[in-house]
Amino acid sequence: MSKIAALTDHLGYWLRQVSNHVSQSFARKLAAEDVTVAEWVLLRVLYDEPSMAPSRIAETMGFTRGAVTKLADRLIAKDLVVRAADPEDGRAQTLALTAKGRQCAPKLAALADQNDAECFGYLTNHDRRALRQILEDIVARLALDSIPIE
Amino acid sequence: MSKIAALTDHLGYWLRQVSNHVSQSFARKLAAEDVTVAEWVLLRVLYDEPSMAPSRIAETMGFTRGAVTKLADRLIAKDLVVRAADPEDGRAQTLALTAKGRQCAPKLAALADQNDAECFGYLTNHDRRALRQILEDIVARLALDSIPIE
DNA sequence: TATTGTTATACTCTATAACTATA
DNA sequence: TATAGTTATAGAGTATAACAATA
Repeated sequence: MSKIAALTDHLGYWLRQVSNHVSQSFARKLAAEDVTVAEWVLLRVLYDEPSMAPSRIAETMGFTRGAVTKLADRLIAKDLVVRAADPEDGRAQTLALTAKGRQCAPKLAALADQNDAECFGYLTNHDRRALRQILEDIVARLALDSIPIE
Repeated sequence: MSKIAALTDHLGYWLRQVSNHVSQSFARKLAAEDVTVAEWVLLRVLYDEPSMAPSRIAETMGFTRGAVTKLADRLIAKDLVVRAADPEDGRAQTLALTAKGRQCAPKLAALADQNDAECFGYLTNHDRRALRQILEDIVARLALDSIPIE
């Protein structure tokens, strides 16, 4: 006879609590600009490229191609993104920011800055660096795990 | 003219990456037992109490009452939870684990242990403790923020 | 045959609000 | 009037698979 683990015994639990709060706080800020968190990610990815294929975006963002299509449809409806045919490959499409999308990005980035400051600003520099380093290490490890064994 | 923040400049981004991966990994394990992450949380909360009112559960889990009702409906359909009327207050209901629910909980707790070990086991003890301490501090701070100013 | 992208479907989670019954 | 809980609705995110067009 033994006691079973409590919810609070798992790092995953604490991570979920904090991450959900931070993301929801960010989502509320973005909602004022009529943008969701996933839409912001796609806009930010496109901000660094003149144009990008949906399949490459899906790979970069860790989304499925279907999800990128749906996301792009919404952003196109808001005139933040344009879809164009690839002249070299009849199957391929490319996505790019519109002028409005490019103009909108800095405002959204400022909201992301503000949200991070509100959620983590009171931490010491030491704790912020430690948290970031551990999280980056975990992500790097995940990337390794997803590489097929040679 | 200035560059705007990258996705990777925000702690919220790294937190979301890791938390989503950990939760999805856990969800896949729970799916083998036909349980979702939110259902596990409710089951685990009920495991420590003979019975509990939906409103108290909602408060404890940070869910709305409507969400608890829907979650409870699913768990009742799976014969893991029972709903009963409160004899003292005609408006009130109580939720409790069934024998099957109580029997199921340790297996689910073991999956939670396993998932945490897989996701964080390779970290040093120092890093695991540091991560947990920082996350708990942030949650404590959130709890403070949600208390109305006197 | 394989690949690119879209479309369709479905389910979880989350949030809001209307509603019923009781206090 | 206020409270407890349910019900209805909706949108976001995620996943899978079927599909059309092209390679």
